[in-house]
Amino acid sequence: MTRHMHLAPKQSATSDAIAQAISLAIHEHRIAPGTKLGEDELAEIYGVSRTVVRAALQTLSHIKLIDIRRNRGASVASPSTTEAHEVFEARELLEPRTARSAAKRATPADITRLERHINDEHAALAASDPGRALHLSGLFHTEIARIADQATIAGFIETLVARSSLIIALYWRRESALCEKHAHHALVQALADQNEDQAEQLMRSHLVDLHSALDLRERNARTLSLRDALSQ
Amino acid sequence: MTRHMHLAPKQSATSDAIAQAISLAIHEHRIAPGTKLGEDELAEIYGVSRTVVRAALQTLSHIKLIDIRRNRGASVASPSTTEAHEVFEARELLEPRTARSAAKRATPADITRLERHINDEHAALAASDPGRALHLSGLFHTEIARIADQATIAGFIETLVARSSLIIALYWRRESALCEKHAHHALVQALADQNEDQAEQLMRSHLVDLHSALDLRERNARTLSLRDALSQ
DNA sequence: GAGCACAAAATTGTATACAAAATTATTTAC
DNA sequence: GTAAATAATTTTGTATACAATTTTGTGCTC
Repeated sequence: MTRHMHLAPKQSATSDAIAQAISLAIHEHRIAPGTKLGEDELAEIYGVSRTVVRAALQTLSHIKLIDIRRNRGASVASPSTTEAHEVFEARELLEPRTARSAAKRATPADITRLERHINDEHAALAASDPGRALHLSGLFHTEIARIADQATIAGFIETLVARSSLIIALYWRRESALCEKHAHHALVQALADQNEDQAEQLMRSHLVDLHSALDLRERNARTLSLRDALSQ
Repeated sequence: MTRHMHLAPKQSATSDAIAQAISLAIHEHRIAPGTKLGEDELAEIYGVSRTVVRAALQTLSHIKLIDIRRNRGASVASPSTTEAHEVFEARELLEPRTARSAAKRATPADITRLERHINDEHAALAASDPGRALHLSGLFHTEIARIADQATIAGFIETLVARSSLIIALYWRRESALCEKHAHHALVQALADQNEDQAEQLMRSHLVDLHSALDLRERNARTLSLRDALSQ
């Protein structure tokens, strides 16, 4: 099954494009937390020198998608349970307010775009591509932040969503049903109705649901960080 | 008047240290918004190659202290009035809640540290070093975020405080009195009393005061961006 | 075989060389 | 003299070379 290529390897590429490509791979869970990202390897893959790979890695490190330790290189981040809680608490603080602002400003074109997003998400799920579905689900949130027209906060949310993808990769409980479908749809409806209160409330409860669908017990964390250590 | 040297130039230095040094200079308003930051020049100053200077600049660009435009190099950022509003709106969203958490957790040692901060701030003002006073005033806010023990949100606040320094350099109304003294002191008192409601409320009104002490009218913005264009 | 010392390999950190682009200076036309 | 065109200079972008560090592998002792 050939996916549309997002960045042709073996071709010269800019550091931003490389950061984007790696970021996407992490989002879609094609690269697991803890995976080592060697500079030579990446340089080979993208057909550039290590100089530009290093720039890309620094960008990713900044948004905490990867860890860079001096003289030790880069590896995909694997957030602790503490970090996981923090990320979702931050989202619960920022996003409901943002959804409210978005409800105030959403245009019909915005609503259409969000609905298309949801459709793509369903299509990805139907095509058994849960990684892509997850990525699109994240984009849904950043899209709402964009509609709210608060670039600064939107930037924060973007990094939080990115980190959430890692957290979900590590701590998601398979038992809990993926009921995002309804939540996202209801949210779009509230935005379309310009119902600020409801948008804020729906976003809040949606995030709380996500947060509580994670298994953030300490025991679990230890197991995972062990696996992590082994997979290095 | 020799200030204690924070980073000896002409000596080999790490990229983080260089980013820190430049950041401090910007915070203390020793470098004005719009100033060009040439790679060769910085490499010469810090006695390293452009490679490490570029890494430092990328870090600073990430927290929006500087602008990097492709093939055009780096210059100290000069936020628009829109960005200025956004930054303070974000702070008004994040910091009151953070102050509340800090009130819940503040230890006597924390209180002592904050009081020392305020003293340093006064000392700097007394020594006619308003740049340093401003920097310390910013550190006061990041310190509270640290006490709240939410590293993720603290990181956001840190970048917002950094950008605020630029905004103040550009838009501060000299007419408005610098009455931070009381605000910070009252806040420390609330934290010491573990009075969460009051801490939250004081932080909110302190930020609103700061925000409204800026002259963010369009006319003003145009003037400044012109000066900016000229100083390039 | 376990543990340690040392050697070899691989990987990252930094400086430098060269290419590409933008900026500045100079020439030329009017 | 002004303005456009072009040449010279400066500055940034990228690749490569070498140094420093970490990691891996080997042989030794017990």
